[in-house]
Amino acid sequence: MSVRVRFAPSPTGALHIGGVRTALYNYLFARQQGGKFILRIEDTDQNRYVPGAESYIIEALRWVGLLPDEGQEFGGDMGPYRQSERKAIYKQYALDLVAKGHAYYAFDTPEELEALREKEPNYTCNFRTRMGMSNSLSLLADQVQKLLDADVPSVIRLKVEPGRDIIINDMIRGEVVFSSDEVDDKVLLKADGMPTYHLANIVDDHLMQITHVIRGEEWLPSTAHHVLLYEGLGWSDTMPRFAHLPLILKPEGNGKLSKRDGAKFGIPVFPLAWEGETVAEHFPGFRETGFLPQAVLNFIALLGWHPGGDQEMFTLEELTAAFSVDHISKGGARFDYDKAKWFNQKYIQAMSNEALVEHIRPLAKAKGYAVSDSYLATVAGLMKERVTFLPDFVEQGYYLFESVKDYDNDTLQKKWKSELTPVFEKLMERLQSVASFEAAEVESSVKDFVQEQGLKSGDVLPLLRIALAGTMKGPAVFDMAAALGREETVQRLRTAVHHFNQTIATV
RNA sequence: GGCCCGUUCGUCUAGGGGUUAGGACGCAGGAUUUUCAUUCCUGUAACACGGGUUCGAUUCCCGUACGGGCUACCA
Repeated sequence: MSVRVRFAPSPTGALHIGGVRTALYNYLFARQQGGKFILRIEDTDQNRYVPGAESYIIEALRWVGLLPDEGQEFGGDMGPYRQSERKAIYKQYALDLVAKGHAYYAFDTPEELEALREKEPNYTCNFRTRMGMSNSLSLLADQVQKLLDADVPSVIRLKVEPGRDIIINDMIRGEVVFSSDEVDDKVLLKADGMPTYHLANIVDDHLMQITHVIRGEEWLPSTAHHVLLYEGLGWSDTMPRFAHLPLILKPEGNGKLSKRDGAKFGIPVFPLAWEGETVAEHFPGFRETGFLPQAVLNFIALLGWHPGGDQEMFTLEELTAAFSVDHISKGGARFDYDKAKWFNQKYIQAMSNEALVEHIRPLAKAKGYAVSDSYLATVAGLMKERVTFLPDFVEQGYYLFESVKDYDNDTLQKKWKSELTPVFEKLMERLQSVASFEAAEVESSVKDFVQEQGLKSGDVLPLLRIALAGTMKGPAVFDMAAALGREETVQRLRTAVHHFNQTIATV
């Protein structure tokens, strides 16, 4: 039987980075096993439904390049892949369970249940309590029929038989045992006719022939219910294998990473920016921060999984080849933003100038810089060893696109003297006469000039740098000069000398 | 509270009955680069605790502590 796995998010908001990791592991497993990766939208909770969340999820998957083989927006012949559109399917299975004696109707209202919990905080619906409640087990058959006929709101609950062990063989955690005495009678079909996660999930996984369920650890406890459902429906022999992933934890402090940690630590926790209805619901994304999708993927792949060697950088293909469920760690992994940045830096460095242009072009355009692709490629080459995020190219390196805004005053104070004015005048003349304005040629010409003047490089080069870039940080001066071109270089020198003299004179 | 899951440097992790417990991020120092960064080198730092089992446990078992998840007509 060929492998089929699914990523099944709920459209209740932006897709968390942990969700992206779950998708990634599913994707890698499918690819490696020659199986299929399916996207299913679990929108059975009408109250928590958020418009736009579904398209966000799909866009996020596209951005990181984890394209489903099948699923919502991606086609396939086991659809629909949106659970709200499968509402009718679930009911028949719930009824089947009732008919077989594995489930029952319950007429207790949410208010009644809440009152019970108030009285007894540990209250739960199970074999100990159900006969004291209003349901098709405790009521007489004709009473039940009367209630049903009168359309009194009811739910269908799983009937859990006590006195046995439910054994789950988790691919990551090994054997996990739950006593059925502790497993409660979960609601399977809600009063509005919608299934709960538990029913919909099992029915869909069965119908969509899912072979492996790779999901977050928060689902481990309810897997006991799921096993019971497979049994009750008579699907035990095709029950998927389970793998429960460790959680991603906050950068600092306790608990799992949450969307609010983004604001708290000033880091993105979502792949793409999310614009909720209120300002408090606006969150930055890795994409907008200037991360390369491959870097994000590489980073999260290693958050809870490691193939064993010393390799840190993996392409998607390499991840696919190396991936193995039994190398997934059991403990939660803390979200380490410094490491994420490091990955991004490495990916930017490793990328060709031409490929970088594709990313820099829109950023330059947004700034109003009208430059050619070949110039952008030059900028990419000059800056890529010193940036962390994509926007750094046009922000840190703004002087490669427009004139200098500020001159580093410390350096000026230390290096500039008005006597240097004629020297720089001569330098400008010299630059005008350099045969070809290549970095190497400019360099030898300037260095010769410095020597002729009886000066040292340290007297002139820092000033030349300030003149061209305004800052002491940046690419090699001669590379910058070559990139800017003869005319611009001389122009900047002229402007700078004027500015230098004014600054020093007024001090 | 109950039920489950976990615990190797600050962080991500490798490893596994006898190792100088390895790598990466971070941090510190140095070399190169008359900038910044890159690159390279060096350093820093860990097997939660207590009992077993064993000739020997960080590794296996049991407890404890700590952390996490679940405990909804949410997923």
